Amino acid sequence: MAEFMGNLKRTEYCGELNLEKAGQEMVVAGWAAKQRDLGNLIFIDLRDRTGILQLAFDDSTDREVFEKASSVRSEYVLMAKGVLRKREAVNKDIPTGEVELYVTELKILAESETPPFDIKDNIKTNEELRLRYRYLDLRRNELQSAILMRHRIVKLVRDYFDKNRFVEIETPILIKSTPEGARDYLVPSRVHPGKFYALPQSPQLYKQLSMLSGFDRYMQIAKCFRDEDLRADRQPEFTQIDVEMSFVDEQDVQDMNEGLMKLIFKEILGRDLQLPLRRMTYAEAMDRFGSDKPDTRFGLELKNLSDIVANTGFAVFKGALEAGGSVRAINVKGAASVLSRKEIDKLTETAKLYKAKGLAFTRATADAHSSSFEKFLTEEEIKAIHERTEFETGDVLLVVADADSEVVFAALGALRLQLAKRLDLIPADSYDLLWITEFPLFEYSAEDGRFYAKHHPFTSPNLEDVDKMISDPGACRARAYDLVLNGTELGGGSIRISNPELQKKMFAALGMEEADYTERFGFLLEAFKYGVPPHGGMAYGLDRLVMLLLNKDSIRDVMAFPKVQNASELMTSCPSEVEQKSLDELSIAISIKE
RNA sequence: GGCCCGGUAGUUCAGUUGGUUAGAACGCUAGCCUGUCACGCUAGAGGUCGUGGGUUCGAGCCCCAUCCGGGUCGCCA
Repeated sequence: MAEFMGNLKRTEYCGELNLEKAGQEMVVAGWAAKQRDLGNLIFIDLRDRTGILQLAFDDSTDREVFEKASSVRSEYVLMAKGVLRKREAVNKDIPTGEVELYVTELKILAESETPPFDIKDNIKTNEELRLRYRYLDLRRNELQSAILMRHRIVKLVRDYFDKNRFVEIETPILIKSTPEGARDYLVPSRVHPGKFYALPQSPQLYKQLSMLSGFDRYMQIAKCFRDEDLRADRQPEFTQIDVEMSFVDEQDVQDMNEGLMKLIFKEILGRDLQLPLRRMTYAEAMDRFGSDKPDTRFGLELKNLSDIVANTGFAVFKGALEAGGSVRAINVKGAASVLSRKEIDKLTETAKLYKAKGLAFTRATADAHSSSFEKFLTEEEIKAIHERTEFETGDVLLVVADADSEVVFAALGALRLQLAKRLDLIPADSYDLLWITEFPLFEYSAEDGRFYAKHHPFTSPNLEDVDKMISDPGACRARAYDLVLNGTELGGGSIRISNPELQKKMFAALGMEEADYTERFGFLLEAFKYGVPPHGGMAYGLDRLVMLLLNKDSIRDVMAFPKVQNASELMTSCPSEVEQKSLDELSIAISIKE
C-alpha cells in the first residue's frame, strides 16, 4: 500500500552525493531503478533526475523497514531517510559509487506495475512503444539529459539576447490564415461561424510590426505549426528562436547571431568557434556541392563539365545541354577498389530517385578501365574531363546530365552525401558552421507555372536586382541568408522590405492582384504608411539545433512529446474525433472524401 | 500521393525447403542467499506469430488486402 510522505522533506538529489557528505543524515526521493535482494542484505538503486544513489538495508535495519525494502519492485516511488556512508565495495562506474544511504526510514509513495520496457539507456525497444509510454521513456537518462540540455540552451539564448537589449514579445497563436507556402493548421471560430484562425507557421509579420512599433530588437522562443508531412528532422509543431532587429543590414544580423552560436558552442560543447563564420553564396554552394545546405566537412565536390562537352556527339549530354541543362561530375577518389559495379548500380538507383535519367560512370582499376560513356566521346573530351576532375587510376567518376540543372544538383548532391557515409569520409565529432548568402529571390514552380518567393514575400531583393523583379524574376537575388551546420539548415533570415512601393512590387511579381494582396496583407501595407524602420532578422529551428549539438539522428530525441510520421501522437491518441455537439457549435459538417 | 524497410512471449531477437508440442536471452513470479551493483542459485508462469482473406493434406514461413511504426521522394513561402 502506498504511503504519504508524512513529515519527511527531501533534502538532497541522488546524483550529487559523494564522500563529502558522508556521515550526514538526509532524505532522498525518486524511483526504484533496481532492487537487489541478497537475503539479509538488500540494495536499491534510487533514481532521480540527477542520477542514481544506492540505498542499503541489512540485518541491523529495523525489521519493518527491511520488509518494506524487500517488497520494493522496479519503478516504485520511494522516499528514504538515512545516513550517507562510505561503501564497503566501491562502484567506479557511477558518480555516487563511493557512497550509499543506510536507510532508517522508508516510505513507499507509490507502487508500480512492471513497466512495458526497461527504464535504462541503450535500450533497443522500438520507438512506437516508447512513444506510447513517453512518460516512462522520459525517465531514461538519455532523454532526460537531452531535455535538460535543451533547457540550458534556451536559457543561454534568452540571456544572450537580453544582454544585447532584445525584448521577448509573445505573438498570437490564433492568427489570420495567409496561405503562401506551407499548409496552415486551421482553427474554427465559434463566434464567427464559417471563419477560421490559422496557427502561425512563424511569427513573421508580428515581429516585423513590432519593429515598426519601435521595439528595435525582438526575440521569442516561438512555437510554430506547419501542416506538412514529417521527416526525421521535421515535426508539424516545432520551436523557433525568432529574432528581428531594426536599423541593420545583413552583416549586423549575422554578427549578432554568430555571437550566439559562439556562446552556445562554448557553453554546451566546450568548443571555440572562430568568428566570423565562413560565407558562401548560394550559387557557389550549388555549383560545388549541389546543395543550398552543403555539408563541407568532406570533399567529393561537383565539377561542371558542360563547357567541355558543349559540342559533343553523345546524345545524352548533347540533349541535356541543348535543353538548357548541364553535365556535372563527382570524382570519388580511390573508390574503384571499394565500389563494385553492383554498388554503382545502387548509386544509379539513388540518382533516379532524384529524377536523374541515369548515372554515367568511369571506373579505373590497375587492370581495367571501364566507362559507360567514354566510348561516345572524343579523345580530347575525355582528356579534358579527366583533367578537370583530376581523374586517375583507382578513381570512380560519376556523371549526371539533365535538361534541368536542378536535377543534376539534387542527384549529385544526394550521391555526395550517400558516398560520404558509405566511405566514412565525415570526420567524427566535427562541426561545420557557415552562412549561405545571396539566395534567389524567387523559385519557379513548373506545376503552377509561376514564381514563388523562395524565402517569403517580405524578403528584400538585392538592390541592384530590383529592376529585374518583373522582367527577369529568375535572376533576382535576395538579401537572404541561411545558417548551415553539418549539412542541415539551422536557420535562415533576411533583410525585409521596408518600402511600401517595393512591397507592392513584390506582390505583383508573385502574380498577386492588388485586391488579392490587399485582402491578405493590407494591414501590413497600411502599417508601412506610418514609418517603418529598415529591419531584418533570423529564425532558427531550436529542435534541430539541439539535435545537432547532441548528435542525435531524430528531432524526436530532443522533444518531450513528439508526434509520429502520420502527425498523430501515440500517447494521447490525437488527433481524435469530437462530439457532434462541438461540431454543431462550430457550424462544421464533416465530409470525408473516399 | 509514390517508393523502400519492419511487425513472432512483457522486451530484444532466432525460427532451415511450407511439416510433430513455435525457441533463446533479458524481464516477471516464487523459494534460497550478508557486499551486490548485468548479484547468484533453483523452480515456474508467460504466445490470437499485427489483422482479415486465400493457396495447401498442412502456413510464423507462400499470395492478396489492410492496420501500425520507421526512412525517403513529392511537399516543407
